[in-house]
Amino acid sequence: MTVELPTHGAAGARIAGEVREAILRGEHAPGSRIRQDDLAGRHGASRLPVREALRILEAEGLVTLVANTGAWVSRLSLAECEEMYQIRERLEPLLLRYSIPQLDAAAVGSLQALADAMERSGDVEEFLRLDREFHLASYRGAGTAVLGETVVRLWNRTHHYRRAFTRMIRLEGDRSVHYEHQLLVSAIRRHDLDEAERVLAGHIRRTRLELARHPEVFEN
Amino acid sequence: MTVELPTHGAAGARIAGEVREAILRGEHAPGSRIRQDDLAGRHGASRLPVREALRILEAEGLVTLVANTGAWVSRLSLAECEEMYQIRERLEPLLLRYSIPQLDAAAVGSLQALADAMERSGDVEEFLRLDREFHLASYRGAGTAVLGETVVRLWNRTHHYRRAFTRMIRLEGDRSVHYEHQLLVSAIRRHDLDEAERVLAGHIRRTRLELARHPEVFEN
DNA sequence: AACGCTTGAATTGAATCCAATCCTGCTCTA
DNA sequence: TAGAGCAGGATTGGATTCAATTCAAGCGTT
Repeated sequence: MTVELPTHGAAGARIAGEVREAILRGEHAPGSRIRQDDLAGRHGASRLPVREALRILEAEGLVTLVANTGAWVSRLSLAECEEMYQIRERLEPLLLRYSIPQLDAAAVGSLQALADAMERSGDVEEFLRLDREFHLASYRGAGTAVLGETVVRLWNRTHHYRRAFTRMIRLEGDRSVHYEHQLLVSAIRRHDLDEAERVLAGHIRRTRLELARHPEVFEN
Repeated sequence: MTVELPTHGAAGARIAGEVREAILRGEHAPGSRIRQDDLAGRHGASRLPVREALRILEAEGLVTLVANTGAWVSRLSLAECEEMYQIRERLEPLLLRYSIPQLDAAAVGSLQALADAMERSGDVEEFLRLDREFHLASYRGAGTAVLGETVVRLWNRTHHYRRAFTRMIRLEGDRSVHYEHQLLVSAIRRHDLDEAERVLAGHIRRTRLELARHPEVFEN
């Protein structure tokens, strides 16, 4: 029995997903131009589904469209980035609260492994990938469609800016991030909802305050 | 000197805006089908920009697309709706906190007028329009791009479900909604940020709890 | 030399056309 | 009579084509 892949379907959504992943992997710098023909060629389609994809990504805030002119990978101002961290500070603890009761021992184990791997990680690229994986994995128990989607989109929008940002803070040899991750895993393991929520809110808050101290990341 | 309207531009975004407004006015019931040809004819364009518009509205959660099949005005489950109210409960007080310091006496006056008009409003349709206008007006001072946009989208997604819902709770002659609105205006006038945040969170919270008591609104 | 204008190429926007898929109602059979 | 199977129409998906707009380089003028 073979599973037939649909030959004729929503290429727009597929392309949007592929471009989204490429942006998150850092293959397109913020502010760089996106050409419709380019994407069409790269993804084996005409410009029509590409334009649908760009509309999707625009609605998600990853791409900025200007009529008759073109598309760019979105930039963020410091103010916007701080806003997103403030939103995350209020939403992610709630999401974590939904998730924890559904996380079994195996899930907690892999969270622990991710936190440990992060401490040993050599470069910023690897650290960021693991950090994203760690936090999103901690939310995997939550069956909340809207809240989960909202948080993921916020993560997406801030992710490639953290690349420049984290490079900066890690130069200072700050270990508190790892300490907070360990506290978080511990609270999750004990199913201590209040403590987990508190630690996570503080974790995000401290990142936001760090951000405000490095405005040069957002200049160009 | 005349301002030239662009004859050739982003029709996709324009159509998305018009359809969004139509949905919010209640002209398309949740679950009703949307045909591309229909929209194209109604908005004087071909199906191409209509498809872009549908992608935008899908990303906003107002429309549900199924490949090769069609588009529908999104339905909400009770669980999703409760989620959105929980998100709003955490975000709108924050947004209000940003807004209040920028609201002058005239703005507070029009908020008072809206609250008073709501008390006198005859039908549910009018009440809902005023309620939306009241709350969004209270956020108008906030210069927060991301937070404001997020809240507006959540309002949009829940708005047409409140139609059915509010019809129900108003039959019970509940006056507490109006009382809370007056408390809110009062706190805003005094620039009492903490009190305003507290009242608004409670206001949204009570609406959510009412929701959970009327699951029949979401059956069909 | 600096500024503005013009012309052309590059790019995006939209309409039309054709292919693929889905849905509906009919027919045939058990 | 109920159900499966099978056309035919309706609808969506995508490629091609053409029009409109923008951008940049080159020219001329001051």
